[in-house]
Amino acid sequence: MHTGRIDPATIPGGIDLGLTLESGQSYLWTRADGDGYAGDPDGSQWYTTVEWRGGDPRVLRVRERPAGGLDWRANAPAADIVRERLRLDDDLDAIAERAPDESVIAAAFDAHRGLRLIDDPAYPTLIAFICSTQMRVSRIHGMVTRLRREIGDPVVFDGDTFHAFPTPETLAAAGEDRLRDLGLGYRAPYVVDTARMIADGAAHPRTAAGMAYEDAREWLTRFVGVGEKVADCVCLFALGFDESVPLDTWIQTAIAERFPDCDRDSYAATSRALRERLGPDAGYVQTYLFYHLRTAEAAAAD
DNA sequence: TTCCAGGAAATGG
DNA sequence: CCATTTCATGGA
Repeated sequence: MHTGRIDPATIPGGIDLGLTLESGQSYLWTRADGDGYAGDPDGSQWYTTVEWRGGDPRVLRVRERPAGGLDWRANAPAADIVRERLRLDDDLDAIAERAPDESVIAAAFDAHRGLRLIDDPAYPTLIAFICSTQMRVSRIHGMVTRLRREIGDPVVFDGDTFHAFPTPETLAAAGEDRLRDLGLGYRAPYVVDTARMIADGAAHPRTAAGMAYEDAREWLTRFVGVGEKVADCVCLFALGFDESVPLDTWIQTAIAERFPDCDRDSYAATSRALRERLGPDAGYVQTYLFYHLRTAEAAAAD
């Protein structure tokens, strides 16, 4: 067993763990102490599984300390993994300072202190966002959690049984009917076909990490069920393209109502215009905007 | 009941 | 090439 504590002084701008893990970027973490997804985060801890040197997956739990900072616990030395996946080196105050001087953007940063971008692994992120189309955040998390629990390999940790994200081979072998039974709907054949591409070695999403941003987004659309928007989510949340600005329904509405000058005749052109408008941390700004606009309180207060 | 959700693929022009 | 239609499904 490995444990560690991360001092708040080493997390510039701090972290709100519940906000970061339940804001709709990541679907690979689960609250360990309850069935609810968006419940009371006080004292909560989250777990995920991580690949470990080609062997069995390992389990990682992270908890936010009341005094700030994080505690983690894992069956692998995970200090670097925690820092990288939660992007603890990002300076949130500097990012907020560099953001455009727009009231809605300032309000978003001010209202959601400690919200960080995450850096998840490419393959599970790809599958999760194939599942995300025409779905609410809480239901996407439910679908991904169900995939893990029903067909993911069990991993015993600290006396409890967890489940790793199912491998490409397992998802491909599960078949369309099984995935429909698990609630994926019309996305089931997309997931099967994409998983098969990866299992067969035809392509792997992490290959896109070495490309120029717009080339990476285009390349990712070769996977079944992946259009430009889903590809952008993989770019932003798993491949380190901080300039990516996924144009979902909420951001499209924001463009129409607040940034009409960024509206173009194609996804690529609109994305490019909004990216330039949102500045060097466009992806971070987008993540704050998305969460801010999506919350009912924001809609009522604005 | 109807509408909607971090859209994409298939089809029609 | 661009515009329209179809595709599941639970919650409000």
